[in-house]
Formats: sequence, C-alpha cells, structure tokens
Amino acid sequence: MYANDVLDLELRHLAALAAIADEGSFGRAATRLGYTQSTVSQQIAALEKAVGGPVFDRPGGPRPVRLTPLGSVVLGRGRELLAQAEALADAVDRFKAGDGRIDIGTFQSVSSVILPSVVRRLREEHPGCDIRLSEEEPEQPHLGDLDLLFYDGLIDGDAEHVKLLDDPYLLVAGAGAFPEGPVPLERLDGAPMVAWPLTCDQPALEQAIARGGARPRIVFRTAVNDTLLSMVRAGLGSAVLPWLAVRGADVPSDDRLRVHELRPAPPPRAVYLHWRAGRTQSPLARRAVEIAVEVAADLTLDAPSAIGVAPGTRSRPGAPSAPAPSLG
Amino acid sequence: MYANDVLDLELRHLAALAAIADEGSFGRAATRLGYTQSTVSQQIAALEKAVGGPVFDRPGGPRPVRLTPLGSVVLGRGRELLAQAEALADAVDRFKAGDGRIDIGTFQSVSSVILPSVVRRLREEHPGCDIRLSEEEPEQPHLGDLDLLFYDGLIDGDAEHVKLLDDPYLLVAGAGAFPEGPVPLERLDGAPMVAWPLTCDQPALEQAIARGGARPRIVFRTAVNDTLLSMVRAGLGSAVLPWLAVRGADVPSDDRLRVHELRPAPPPRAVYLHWRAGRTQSPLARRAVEIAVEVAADLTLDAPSAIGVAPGTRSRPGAPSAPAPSLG
DNA sequence: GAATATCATCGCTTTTCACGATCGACGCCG
DNA sequence: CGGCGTCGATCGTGAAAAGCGATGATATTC
Repeated sequence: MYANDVLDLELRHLAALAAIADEGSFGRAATRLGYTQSTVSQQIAALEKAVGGPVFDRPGGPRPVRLTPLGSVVLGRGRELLAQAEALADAVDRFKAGDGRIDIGTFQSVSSVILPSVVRRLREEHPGCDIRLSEEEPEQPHLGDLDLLFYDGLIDGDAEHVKLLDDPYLLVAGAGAFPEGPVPLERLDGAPMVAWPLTCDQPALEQAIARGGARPRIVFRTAVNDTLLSMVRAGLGSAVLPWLAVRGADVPSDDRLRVHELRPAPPPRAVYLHWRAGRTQSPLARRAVEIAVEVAADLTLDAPSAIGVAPGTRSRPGAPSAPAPSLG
Repeated sequence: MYANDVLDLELRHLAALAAIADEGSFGRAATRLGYTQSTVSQQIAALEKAVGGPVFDRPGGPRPVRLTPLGSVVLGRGRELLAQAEALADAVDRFKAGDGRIDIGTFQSVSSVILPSVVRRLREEHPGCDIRLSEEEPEQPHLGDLDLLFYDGLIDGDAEHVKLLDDPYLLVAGAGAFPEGPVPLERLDGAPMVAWPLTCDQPALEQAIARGGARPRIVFRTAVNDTLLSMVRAGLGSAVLPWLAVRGADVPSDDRLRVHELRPAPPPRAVYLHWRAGRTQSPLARRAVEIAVEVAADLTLDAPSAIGVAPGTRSRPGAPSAPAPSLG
C-alpha cells in the first residue's frame, strides 16, 4: 500500500533535518534536540540513505552546512509532516482531556429532565466537545454507533449499564377527580385512563396495575406527553406516569392537575444508561456516565420531598431550567 | 519545538494500525505488511505506549479487534500522516527524475540563441519542471539564488563553470561599406562605429581593437541589438559584434547588412555557464548543464561554415527556430 | 602553521526489532 | 459441557540499530 521507502522515513530524522536547517550546524542542532553531534550526523546519514541522496552540503571547516536542492524538497514536505504529527499529538491530548465527539441515544422523559443537566455540565467542562443526541426509538433499542444509550430497561446485545434511578409511577388526574393524597390502586378499576403506547416499560406497568386488581379503561394512547396531559386536563381520563415525566412536564404547577401516589405503588420503572460491553470508552463518555449518575442522584434526592409538595421548591439550582421540550 | 511524544510516533506503527483497522485482525495485517503477528502486536504495543492508551479493543477469540475511540483519533490523523509521507516520497522521486524548479540567470545574446534550445529540450524531458529565467545584469554578475548563470566571462565568488563556446567577433556593416570578405582591422581606424556599453567583454574587445592599431570613433552605444543594427542599416556606422549576437539577430538574411571577418581576429569572447562551487546540484540543473554544453557544441559546429555562407544552411534541425526576442 | 570549528567515522554499550514458539482467552460445536 | 480452532500476548533469542564518546579529517582564521 505504501512504498517501501516511505516507512524508512523517521520523524526523528526529519526533526533533525529541520533543526540543522534552522541552526546551520549539526552540533548546535544536536544540542537543541538533546543528542550528541555524532548521533545527529548518523540520523542525517540514515535520512540520506532513505531519500537516496545528500540533503546537506558540508563545506567543511567552520562554514555552516547548507541544504541541497533535494534537502529543500525533503525539508519542505518534512515540516508539513512534523506539523501534522504534532497535530496528531495535540488531538490525542485533547481527546484524553475529554474533547471529542460523543453520540448519545435518549428517549422520552430522560431528554427533558436528565439530559439537559448532563449536556450543560459536559459542555462546561469541555467547551470543544461535540455532543450528538438522537431520540430515535426503534422497536428494539440498540446501541448501534452510539456511545451511550439511555433506556428505561435492559437492552439486548453486549452492553454494560448503570441504573440511574428508580422512577416511581404517579397518578396524574384532573383536579378533584380523586381526593388529595395517595390513591388506592383499586380505585383505577374501570376508570378512564390515557396512557403511553405499549413500548418500553408500559406493558410491565399495566400488568402491575392489573395484578393490583384494577382494570382501567385505556381510552387514548399517545407517546406525546403534552397531548396526554391535555387530555387529562380535558377530563378524558387520568394517567399513570413516571415521576420523571411528571416533573418534566411541570405538572405540579398546573392548577387543573393533581399528582397522587398510588397504594400499593406499582414497581417503578428503572432508568438505565447503557454502553457497549468490552469496549474502551472515550474519556468524554466516561465523564458523561459519571455526570449522568450524579444528576440522577440529585434528582432522587429531590424526589421524595418533591412529590406532593408545593410547586416551586422542586427546582434546585443546577437543575434544568431551560424550556423542557415535549416529552415525546 | 515538538512535544517529546511526537517523535516517538513511527510511521511504521501507524501503517500497522491502518492495516489492522482494515483487516480486523493483527495476524492478517501482519501477513499484508510482511511481518509476523507477534511483531505487529509489539508495534501496536509501542504505538499504544506512545499515545498513552489502547487503540484496539481485543475481544479475544475469533472476533475481530475493533478500534477504541482513541484508536479512531490516531488512525484518522495517522492516515493523513501516511498520505503525506507518501507524498514526500513521491516528491523525492519526481525530484530525482528531474522535476522541480530551476533558476537560470542569462544575459544578452545567450537568451536568444542558446537558451531557447535548452529550455525546449528541458521541457521536453521534464514537462512538469519549473524553469525561471532572469536577465538582470547588475554591475557585478553573481549567482545569488540562481542555480545556473550564463555569463561571457568569469565571475566572482565560489563558482564552477564550463566554457560553452568561444564566440568570435565579426564586423557588421552596411552593404557596400567594405568589400566582401575579411576586413583588415586597421580599416576600422577612424571609422564611425556603434557598440555595446562598456560592460561584460566590451572593454576587452575595444582594447584588442586598439592594440590592432585601430581607433574607431564610437558614435553610439546601446545594449539593445535591434537599435544597434538599425543604426548600422541607417549608415551611422558599423559594429563589431559576437557571432552569437549576429546569429541571434538574423543579420545575414538582411540585404542591407554584410558580415565580415576581421583580420587579425580579436580574441573571441568566451561564454561560460556558472554554478555554485561545492553545492550539490539538482538533477534538473545537472541536466541543464549537459544540454547547454550540447547546444553550444552544435552551435560551434555551425559556426565556421556558417560565417559568410548563404543564409538558410545555418539553421539545423534542433536549432532554435522560435522567434528570437530582442537581444538587448 | 597553530588554533579553532565543523562533520564523519570508529568502537562500544544499550536498546530495539523481528522472529518463532508458546501461552492463555474466548467463541464455537459436537 | 468439554474439546477445538482462532486469536492476541508474551517470552527468549539473535540481529540490527541507536546513541555515545573519542578520534580523525578538513577548511577557515589569525
């Protein structure tokens, strides 16, 4: 693929060439490079063997050496080569410092509550980093080319994960539909409800509700949270949503809606962060995992006290204040 | 000047990286590169030491190895580096084949008679070459940044040279001013003449004429040959010009002019080609010298028979037929 | 012509390179 | 579930090369 000669070139030799051309002397170049004069002399000899001709005219005596025409050609290209090698080293350093690109797959409510904080902190730490999010949600979640994938469950394929948080399900109903405070699960039996499509954790939730003895009537399914909540406000029915979704949509500050705990509480959905098993992660990805774990921990600190408490105390400094996009 | 790490990089290792990334296997890459697997393994180990982290995930077993994010960074830049190294090798090969740039200093009549042939043959042999001519003629001719310098005499400084030809002086006069055939030098005594300025070989010529017993009246001096010959045609006087200038201006084909030998002939001016002593020349420059010598030899073959012979036989195949620029 | 400055060369030691053989890890398949 | 084949890592060895210090050759300078 590459000519044999090419690989005989050594960057060290080109650096010596450049240093000598600058200094006009093998000895001074050697001093600058931290070699002895004889070593530099041999390096140039090796370079001249590789390119097949002398690169310096050595006038002898105290007069400075001078590049031959061949030497000029080699030096011109060689300097570019050295610059590019330096660029490579810089790129490696920047990469190790955390710059670079990261591809994150996300879904639903995670994008609105957890990711903004993660992205903000990541960009604060690494202003040059290239963060790419995708909220595609195929039937089977998979990592594909993603570095990280948020998902509310385990995924197929060789993936490692951390559980970020347990996201408890809460009942969101119109004001006055239920008395304040926890609602017994059986009260949902026969009740009109709106709900997410049967993806992700939704089947598990509905099975849990059924096991709790309630058979609600699902009168509308959509993945768009705003639509769902509009229907709740409109009195079409109530909804059982994870706390993250409730929080992301700012439900507690809406007078027409009430948030109730359920008794017994359905098993919370777990939100996981996945990455390929057995693959070395970029420093940026590692940091992103750390940050996501921290952000999730902060959220769960909030969670218990937040539920059912007066609106306003829920938002902490550092928590997302940016406008929450639709929860998908 | 360059980070220490940079010079630890070796092009060979980057080539191994690329080969492995292409093949998905250390062993196959080794086969492709002509190494053993263990050698490639060590090369990658060295590369990983240089960049400070693993560049491949080795899943173990028969599954292919895969680049780590760091490996992708290194490979991306590394391929550029390899491409540039190859470009360097190409440039060296082209240079050795004779491509490249050449700076030639020329003067007066040489540009019109010798150089066109030299340039044409050089460009035929090396279509990509970059030939630059300069006809500046300072008081003291010097090589400066020139690769080659034509001059009708020896120059100061450390220069080597070849004598291209002896350029005999001829008398150019109006038709009828002198009888056909050689003209005795004394006949110029008191005669009106036009001449070049007192640069180059001109002082030596005029001293030679004076030593021959003739004191012509110089009634006009200019370095522009066309002007000089116009004055001869106009009857202002005759001129003693080197054969090259006579040939370059196509004098013998002009009915109003006659070319005479002088008896005794003044010592001819010598035309030399100079280059820096002790400096390696580019292959292109070496070839240019060869060609110039050949062209001059062809001219001198012409010279004896050409003088005074019918116009038309003077031009040989391969001799300049391009329009001769003003000989100024 | 001695002093000086410069690069090339020669031994010498240390390091690296490349190889072959072997080991251990892993997926596959009976 | 235990052989088996494939893979990369590792070890030991011999050859090559890097680097060093000392010496030699050459040209300038005083």
